[in-house]
Amino acid sequence: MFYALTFVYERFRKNCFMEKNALPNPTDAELEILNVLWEKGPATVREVNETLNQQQVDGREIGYTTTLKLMQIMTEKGLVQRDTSSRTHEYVAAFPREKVQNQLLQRFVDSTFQGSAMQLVMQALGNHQASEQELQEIRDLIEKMERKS
Amino acid sequence: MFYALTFVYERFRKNCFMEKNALPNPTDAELEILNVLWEKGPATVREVNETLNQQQVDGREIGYTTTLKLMQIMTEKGLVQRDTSSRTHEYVAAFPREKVQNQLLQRFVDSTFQGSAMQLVMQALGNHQASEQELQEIRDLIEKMERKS
DNA sequence: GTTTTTCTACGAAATTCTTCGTAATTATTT
DNA sequence: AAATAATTACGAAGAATTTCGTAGAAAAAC
Repeated sequence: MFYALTFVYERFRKNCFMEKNALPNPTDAELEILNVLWEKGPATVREVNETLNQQQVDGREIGYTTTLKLMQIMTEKGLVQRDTSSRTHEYVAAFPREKVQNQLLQRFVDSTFQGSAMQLVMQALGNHQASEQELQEIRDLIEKMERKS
Repeated sequence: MFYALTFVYERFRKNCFMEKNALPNPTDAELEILNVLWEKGPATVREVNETLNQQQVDGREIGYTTTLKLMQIMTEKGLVQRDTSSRTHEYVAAFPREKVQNQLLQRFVDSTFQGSAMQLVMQALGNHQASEQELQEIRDLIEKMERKS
């Protein structure tokens, strides 16, 4: 009895830790949906699903209800918010892209670069091309950091 | 009949794609073990397990056979190699740390920064402290990149 | 030499994440 | 208004990952 409710509550609790602005880590599939929402702004499940299927490199089709279910879970977790006033719900990302990127970045740096963001920066620089404009932006940033310390 | 062998082979095949130097993506738990092996050099299951448990922040103890099983799977995948000449096996990472880091970095950039390594670099720089020495290293790297392009 | 400890192998449970099928409801088309 | 299509809710299957328990062999301690 009440199993369903227990599970739903569990999903909420585990991802909020009772904090106000806590942002639960999105899974890979959830992040893909967030990327669509950040790019396109408010969107329906149908729109998100179709975008995902266009992006799909392998022929592999993602079922409509798969996307629906994920977005329902994301609503529970607080990753997205939705407008349910009409039958077809509209979804938006609940957090700014940069905030989520930074949280994932932190986790990645910890797991893969022993917490050293600078080591990550150097490897990323060493293994990728950069345009003149990007290099200039980075130089500016470094100069700003110099002055700070 | 032969189920076990089939599974084992499957694990091998899926992670090698029949290529010579293909490096399978380690999972999170596997990466933690690789980190220990990179830090300490050749080590036994017991040593790895104890190191992991020391690092453990929550009290949560990782069972010995859990680590053992993971390292056996990693052997099948080709992530580690082991010396089985004595009863207590010695394990080493099969790939250099940088190579694995770069592969994971590429995946992370794709999933979280739309493939833009430079955007990742700028966010990482913007949100972390850096020592004077690190800043100098980055400046050198950028200069080197300038000359290349 | 017997008991206890340590080690590997391995199946399988537990957990987390992803995918889908079905039912019920509302909207649209004919 | 009847039939068709679209939408949500939701349980549950499927897949990937992590964890552990048990068995059997080897080594160490007694």
